[in-house]
Amino acid sequence: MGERYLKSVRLLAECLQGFERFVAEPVRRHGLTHPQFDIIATLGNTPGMTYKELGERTLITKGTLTGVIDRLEQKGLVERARNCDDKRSFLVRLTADGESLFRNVFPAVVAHGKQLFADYGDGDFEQLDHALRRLRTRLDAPGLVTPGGHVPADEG
Amino acid sequence: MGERYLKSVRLLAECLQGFERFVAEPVRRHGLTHPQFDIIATLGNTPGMTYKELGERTLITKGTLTGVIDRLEQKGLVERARNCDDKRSFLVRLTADGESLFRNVFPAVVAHGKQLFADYGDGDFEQLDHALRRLRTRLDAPGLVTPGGHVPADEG
DNA sequence: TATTGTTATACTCTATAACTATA
DNA sequence: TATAGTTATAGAGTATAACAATA
Repeated sequence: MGERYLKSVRLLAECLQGFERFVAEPVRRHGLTHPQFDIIATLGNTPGMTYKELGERTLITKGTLTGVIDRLEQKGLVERARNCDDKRSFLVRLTADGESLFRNVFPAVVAHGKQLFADYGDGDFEQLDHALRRLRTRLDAPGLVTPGGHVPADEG
Repeated sequence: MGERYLKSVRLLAECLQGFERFVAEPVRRHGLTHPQFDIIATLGNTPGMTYKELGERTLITKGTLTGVIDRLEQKGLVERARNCDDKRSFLVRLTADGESLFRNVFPAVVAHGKQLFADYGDGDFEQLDHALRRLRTRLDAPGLVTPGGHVPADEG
């Protein structure tokens, strides 16, 4: 109603929600939630990552992250390792089981999701990515005004 | 890693999450969660809607929907009205307060989010929508195979 | 003093399945 | 029998703020 962009955002939401629903089955089949899977996927093929890094990549705040990591640790999929450089922080990394899950589940989920893009050519991906990157750039941009009239940076 | 489409999906997620975060402030400022706001926005400018319709539009399952509607009803923003045609169902509709909230909050949130698209022209929206619509079409398409090798329709 | 991660609180969403009342 | 919505259960994510250890 009114604003042109709302249609686009709804489309965006429908696409992502639809994709996540589509992919939820194989994820949950392995006892993972979306955030948990996101963590596993993010940690895969890395030597580990601090909470801060993980939080930035997955957009999960630190308080929440502790809980998510806790559950993954209980399942034996990740472990905390002391960070020698800075003893305040840990490196979170996949255990052997986590690695194995990553290698088994991740490709399965990926292959499953791939069906949605079966008829995509390079040009199609380019178009999609181009349009999305443009939007993301705006999201990263400074100078956006919050409802109170402040810029976000003023509020931390 | 490996699959081309993952990059696009991550972009998609970053865009939507980023947008929702950006817009979360004004939404929460009015005591609403995202699903709640989604309901209010969906009901706005309509004579009301059944649970089924609401669920389809917002992708919230019926069990969850009851809770969301309950909370909105407690806040006095929506009400249930008997559906004369089919006494099993209700129409959910905005109360006067809900209407007023819709008229006040919705435009504010919309205006806030609009900043992200400040430099978008018609062509830019076209491109974005085109790319997204294409993906959504695939999500609606039948014949997608689930991990077990079934088509979804077989599993109900 | 600032930062990293933890803990505690309280709420909301979610999936699932059994249940009721209508159809 | 099937459908619309409710209830119950159990788990998970979220924001927030106070906190400990380290920088």
